[in-house]
Amino acid sequence: MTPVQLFKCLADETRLRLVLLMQAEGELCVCELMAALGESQPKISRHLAQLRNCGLLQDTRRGQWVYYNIHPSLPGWASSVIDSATNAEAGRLSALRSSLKAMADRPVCC
Amino acid sequence: MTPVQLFKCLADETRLRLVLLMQAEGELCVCELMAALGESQPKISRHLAQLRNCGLLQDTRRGQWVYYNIHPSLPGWASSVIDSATNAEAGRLSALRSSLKAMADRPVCC
DNA sequence: TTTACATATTCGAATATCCATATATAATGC
DNA sequence: GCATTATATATGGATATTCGAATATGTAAA
Repeated sequence: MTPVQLFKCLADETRLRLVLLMQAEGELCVCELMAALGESQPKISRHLAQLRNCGLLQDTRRGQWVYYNIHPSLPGWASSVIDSATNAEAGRLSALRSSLKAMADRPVCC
Repeated sequence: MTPVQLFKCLADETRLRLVLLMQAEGELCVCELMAALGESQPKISRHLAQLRNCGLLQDTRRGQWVYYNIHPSLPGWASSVIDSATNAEAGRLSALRSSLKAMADRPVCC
């Protein structure tokens, strides 16, 4: 993962919000991410696939749900970049977390 | 300047190299940046204009030369992002600095 | 095995990005 | 003024990105 690759990943509102939310909340499934961001399923899924292909995310299937989280072996400089964005987006991030909390019927799985 | 705007700026090899080199060396003029990166004048100039329009760079004309540097009032989170990229690109950055040092007839101005 | 739910992928259109080439502007020196 | 050097911008083509809509896959439960 090069810096340019990471910056391309984060240079899109949807992908940045996905990454910041997972950084704050830990692993989340696709339907939780859809609810928190208020975006369509194909849109979320497409961006998640892109982030996974770059090595930024890890995915795990549990039953019918697929959980994504920040890849645990991300290099330190990449984590620092995400942390800096978290600081800059503190307000919008807490709004995302509220939307997630407000989601009805969050899957409780495994 | 939002995080997505910054990441778009840094999501291109040429622009990232420009920013890292100026972060390391302080202000540089267009011809120095051309020599260090080995890229054409219009290409360098176009990317510099883009970085200036985003608020990432500041420019000053001194005689026939235009000097660019990292904008002094860049928010802290943005500087941190650039620092993280500097850490990740240490090798390529020092190569850039060598090319700059090897440039003949660097303008000594004002 | 049929149905329902969760997620992934394909397709085509709209838009954005990047480049090389050519040309324009701006400052300096004669 | 005219020539030279430094920098900026306009144009058009190639490629990449993003999206919505439609469809495919995968899992579980009836």
